[in-house]
Amino acid sequence: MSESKSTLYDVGDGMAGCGPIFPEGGFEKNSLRKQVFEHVRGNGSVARSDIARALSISAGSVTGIAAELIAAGLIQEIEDPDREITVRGRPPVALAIVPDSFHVIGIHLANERHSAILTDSIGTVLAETTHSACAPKRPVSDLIDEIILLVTDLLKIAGMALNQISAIGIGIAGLVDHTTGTVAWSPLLSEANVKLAGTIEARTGTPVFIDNDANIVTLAELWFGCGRTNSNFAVMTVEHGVGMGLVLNNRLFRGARGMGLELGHTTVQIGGALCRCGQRGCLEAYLADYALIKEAASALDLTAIGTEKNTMERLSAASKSGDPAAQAIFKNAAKYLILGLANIVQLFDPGLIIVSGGHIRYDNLDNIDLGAEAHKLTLNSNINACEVALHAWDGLVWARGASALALSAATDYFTRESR
Amino acid sequence: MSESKSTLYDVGDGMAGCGPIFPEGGFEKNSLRKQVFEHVRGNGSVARSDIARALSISAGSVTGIAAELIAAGLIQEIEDPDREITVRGRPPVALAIVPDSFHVIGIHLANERHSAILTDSIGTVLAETTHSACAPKRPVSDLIDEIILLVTDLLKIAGMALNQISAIGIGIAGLVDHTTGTVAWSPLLSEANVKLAGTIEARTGTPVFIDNDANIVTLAELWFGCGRTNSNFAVMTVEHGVGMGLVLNNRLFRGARGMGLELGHTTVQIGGALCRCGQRGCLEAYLADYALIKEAASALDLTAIGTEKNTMERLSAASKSGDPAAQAIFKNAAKYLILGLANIVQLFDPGLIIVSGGHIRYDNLDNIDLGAEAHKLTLNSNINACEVALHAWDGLVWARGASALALSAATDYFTRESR
DNA sequence: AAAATAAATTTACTGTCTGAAGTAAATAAT
DNA sequence: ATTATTTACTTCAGACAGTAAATTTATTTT
Repeated sequence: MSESKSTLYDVGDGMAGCGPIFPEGGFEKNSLRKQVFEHVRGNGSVARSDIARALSISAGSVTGIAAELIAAGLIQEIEDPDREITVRGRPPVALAIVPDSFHVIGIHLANERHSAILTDSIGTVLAETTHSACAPKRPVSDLIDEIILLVTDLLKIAGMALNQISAIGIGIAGLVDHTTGTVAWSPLLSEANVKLAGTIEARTGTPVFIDNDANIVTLAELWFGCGRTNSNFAVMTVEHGVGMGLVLNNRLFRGARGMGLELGHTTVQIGGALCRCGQRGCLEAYLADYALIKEAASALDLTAIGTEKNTMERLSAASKSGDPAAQAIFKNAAKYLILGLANIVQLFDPGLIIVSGGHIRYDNLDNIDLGAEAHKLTLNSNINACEVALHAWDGLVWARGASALALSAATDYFTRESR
Repeated sequence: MSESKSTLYDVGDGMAGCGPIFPEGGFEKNSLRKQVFEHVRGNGSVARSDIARALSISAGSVTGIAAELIAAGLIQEIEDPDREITVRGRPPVALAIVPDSFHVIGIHLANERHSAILTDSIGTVLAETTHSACAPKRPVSDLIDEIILLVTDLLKIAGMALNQISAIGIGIAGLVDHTTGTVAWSPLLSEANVKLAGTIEARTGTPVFIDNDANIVTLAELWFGCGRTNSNFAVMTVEHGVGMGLVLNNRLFRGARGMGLELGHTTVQIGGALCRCGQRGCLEAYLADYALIKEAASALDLTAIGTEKNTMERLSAASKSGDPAAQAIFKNAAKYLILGLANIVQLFDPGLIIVSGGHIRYDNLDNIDLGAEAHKLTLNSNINACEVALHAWDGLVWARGASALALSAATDYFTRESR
């Protein structure tokens, strides 16, 4: 029986490559071309013979596919960086991704500010920019102008042209249907059912992919965070709202019809606290930042109304310096965080839950063994205990996750069959 | 915007064939051989040219594959049963499954009694038997003896031998890992982590597949019930306990590590009612039959203790004849049923939820618009309302679901590539 | 009977991958 | 120094799954 534990990961893992590292013999029936490319990208640099062994394919196939990928300019032979130990036999030739074989843009749209990054094919950030956002609700045309401004700004910084960008990924809060590229509802938009991806695609001439913010945080974990070495994990985000994402078999799970996974709006108390969605007893109403701020008046002097971030920081400081009211607020929130974790374990049984979001900076969560606490609320026959990790990202998470959306689409495009 | 509604389906749908009906161009990369076989089975009888159109494959492929399947004795050409309209051109030749090309056994193991059926390759029940079960907890060896007894009994009734059986499917209550064939925990077993499938396989020389009872009810819906025409749906079972199953893209979803989907043990009230699992506030503790019976004393004279079924029937009768206490009990349970439905919608966003189980016979649920009630508890931007259907099965559901487990394994075996 | 039409079959071909044989480049043993 | 051994990589015939187009078959319409 594995021990449950919670760890505070730092941003960046120092591993070579980027993207999920697929375990040997993944049973998805992707073309070998894509599998080889992803294996090289995931491992930084590998020899042909290693690829053949890892993917259980014939050496001959690897030679042919590597030749195609090299001809296409996607990978290259490199001087093996860490070849010290000299073994018998012909020395292997390391293969690595050509970083500037293509470029993508990742954009995050939020209430207070938008951020965008431009990366190469291995996810290295070549340029970043942040624009402060204005109105909480605007017509689509305004938002599209803001997006175009972000893109042109970014291209200017990077010294690149739009036709050098292979794909654009966009993350936006709200209900997003990734498959159709429509935003059913968003706090940023005054209109509903907006075909955002299609419109931006028409304006830029570049493929555009969108998803909601919980999913792009999950993608950021999968591509650049601690999800890289885990094929199955859940992400729980606690910020202004509460969301979750799920990765099954190295792929983002989007529910039956593309929506769903609205953990924040599952009922945890009949007739409970009022949620901003209008329902009562939603998990979010006990755990999200805005829910805590509602209670903050009992601990802080709120006559001077500050930003949400500012209030949370003051509340956190009060709690850490021993204010009993502030401590009670965080303690209650932690109780519901653990409840959320337990319900994720009961419903999805992931091996790992990553708790993400700024919230965890304020709370003293690293003093609690979240895994053990959540486990107490689950069926004790749930033999494989679920690990819980805290991951405090910087403000670029969302843009990075959005770039992963674009990277995976571009990968599909460049490694597709019969080019 | 589709209307939400709840319907009371009857057992058996009178449709031809069995098994899920895959929509055109299912994107799973199954071999064409399997796709063709499943299409024929799902539709009862189809011509080669129809198969080619439906699966978007070339007519030539269908000819070849049909020839192989006919040679293997799995399908046959038949006189088209409903050929009235005479059109121009060469008349199509209908293909149909050879029903006795193989046979399987489905077994359900439960507290009070075990049931088992023997079916042909299109799921027609050729023999059935029910044995009453004794001790609530017994060692594995005893349960295995009971299973062997069921199988030999069934074979005697059908006049068949064990070597004519291609696969055995078993459904059992508890935590079951389908992939490894182990029972982590079961109310029927005094031991834990039992390799049940392997042991029975060794005893019978026949491939054995096991799953928990919520999953086999879901499989029964997928293969023989109203799930046949839906690619994505959830099943919520309310019986002695509360469970759920999920079908995504015509396939049973088993969570990240094979367990999970324990809806009954998600917390819906911190520090709430005591559940039989030892936790407080589980959904099950408010909704399952045993939870209602705990409260029944206030409505019924329970000095004479009857079976669970008997008590539920008395409670139901009292409610229907106007007893306010009994009505209050059911009303409260309905509230939590709706909460469970709403949480399923929020987390999985299926297009359809089938509420299954004996429970719905007792309750006056057909008077409530469950879909509309559940929808009230979800985000109102959830544009595609979820349909809710009530499905009262007979006692053979579980055995039929278990047979579906065996049928799908046998299908894989017989239609596998390069035979 | 001829034309039209649709179903089924045959045939030639394509793309993907494997497995076996062969080549290349290094170290270890003599 | 030469040969053996080991490991990496390449080449190539062929298996296999599938398609597309031409052909054959069976039927109705004119």
